[in-house]
Amino acid sequence: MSTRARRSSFPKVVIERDTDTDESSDEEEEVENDVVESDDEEEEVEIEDQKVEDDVVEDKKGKTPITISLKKVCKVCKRTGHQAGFQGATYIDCPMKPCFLCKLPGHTTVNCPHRVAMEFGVIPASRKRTHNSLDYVFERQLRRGVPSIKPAFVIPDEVNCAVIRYHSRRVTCLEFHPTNNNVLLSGDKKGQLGVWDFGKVYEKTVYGNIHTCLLNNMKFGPANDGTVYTVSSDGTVNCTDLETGLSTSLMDLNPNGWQGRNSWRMLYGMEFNAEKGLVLVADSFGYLHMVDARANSKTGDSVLIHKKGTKVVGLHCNPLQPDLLLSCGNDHFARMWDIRHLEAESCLHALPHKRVVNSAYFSPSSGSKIVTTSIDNRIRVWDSIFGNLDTPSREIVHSHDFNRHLTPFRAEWDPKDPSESLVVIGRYISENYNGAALHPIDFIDISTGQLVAEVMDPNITTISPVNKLHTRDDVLATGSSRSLFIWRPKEKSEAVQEKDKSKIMVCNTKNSKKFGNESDNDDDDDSGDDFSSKKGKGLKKKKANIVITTSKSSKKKKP
DNA sequence: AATCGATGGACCC
DNA sequence: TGGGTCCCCTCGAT
Repeated sequence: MSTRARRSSFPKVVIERDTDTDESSDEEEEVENDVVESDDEEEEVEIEDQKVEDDVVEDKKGKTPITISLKKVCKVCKRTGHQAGFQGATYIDCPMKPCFLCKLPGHTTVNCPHRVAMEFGVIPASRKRTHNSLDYVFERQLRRGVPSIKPAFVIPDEVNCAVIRYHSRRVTCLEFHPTNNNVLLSGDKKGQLGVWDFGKVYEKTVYGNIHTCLLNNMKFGPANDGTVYTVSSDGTVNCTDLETGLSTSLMDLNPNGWQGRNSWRMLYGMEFNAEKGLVLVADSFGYLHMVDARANSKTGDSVLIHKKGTKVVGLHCNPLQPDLLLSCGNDHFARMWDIRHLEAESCLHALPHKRVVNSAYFSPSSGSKIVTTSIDNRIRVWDSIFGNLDTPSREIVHSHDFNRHLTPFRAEWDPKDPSESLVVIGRYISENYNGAALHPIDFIDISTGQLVAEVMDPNITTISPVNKLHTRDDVLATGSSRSLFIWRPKEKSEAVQEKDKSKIMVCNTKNSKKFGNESDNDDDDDSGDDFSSKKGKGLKKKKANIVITTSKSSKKKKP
């Protein structure tokens, strides 16, 4: 049967429109012998009437017309009467779903109490009931180190320099160089490793031959700051020389290559135990592996540290007692271990969460607190000294939902904060800032649950899930999509810029029309044009050291 | 400016 | 325990 013959056996199709549609109703009310596509954006067609059977050979007039409803349908719940999505730079939630921020039903993010004050409804810190003598000693030691007046937080709130579209895929992790203050390393979804000297802005390299897919984590070894250890979803642990880009493989969990997705092992969590010279790595099946950094080989047996078959995404050693290991993963737990007595089921503490745990970190100086980020949109604080590890001492509602296309969000400590209370994390949901939908980076005081600062830049329209604070300087590094940003506190930033004005560099790319050409004319202020703001326009101009690259030109492979 | 696709986890049975 | 299905603020390419 030809298409034409078949079509002619179709009954009349009636289009039923929403009342608020602008179109005059008469022109499209009835359409003969054809199914009409909706020409209105965001409309979905649903056939309301009876189904049509293909093989009915029919006489022309006897059929009831098919009614196609073009009523506007919510893209979230598929019901009519409301619509979810962006209206300009403001996102309108679907009222039928639980709040996208706190996950409770009955309201949306617009009037969620946590949107206004994040500390609303946080669980107050529970006091420890049981005390042994060791606790008192530890507490006395710690109390002395805790300053009585909390120093003011210094917030790097202004973009100082950036490399736009530096990586060819989204950024997955960041690490500052341990001794060279101005060097930032970045890993991406493709497995490439970026080395960027943001002090010189244009000094950048991307090594593309280290891993074949997601570079999930990296760490510097304490012995040599010229080499970095990386783990990847390709199942290998590599050690790379930053000067040459030459890398050696320390471990390969898939020596026989691809045998199907059920057997392919991926590496996510990694940590360096300096005392023992061990690289600790964790895979996607729940196992921990150890690599001797001196012998460059695997050591000991693999230990099941999380539910079998689930990803272990994070590992962290206690800063004061490096034998104390913290792990977290997809089995909804963060777990504490003593690596001297490591075997399955030997976990010292299991910290329960409602959903997957993206990260778990000991506090940077005393190691007595733990901050975890879980995809139930809560940051949890656990206190091993002043509270129990059975329940979190605080839960902070914060938007950092899971999205398969985003690198998982992780709350990261400020290593310079002596009070161990400042944490940085990117925000998923956007706010309408002067007509632009921006996703800020939040600084949270975990001792109060309060939002200390939200930093954003009209040029960064993408979500910034990867953030790292510098160990010595007041510098924040952000990985947002494929770009990197360096933030400094406002005053400082200006001073640096005056000095470094000549270092502003804009490369010619497909987008070059937007940026103009490179100019060494000082008063030609082309340095801060917006890059590609989709949801925002009319933004104020800013000054920054910015390098625009394309993915092709950024690849610099060395054998 | 619309559309597409890559692709992780939850939840269902 | 495993396969199928669904999915809410992505992002960049066409």
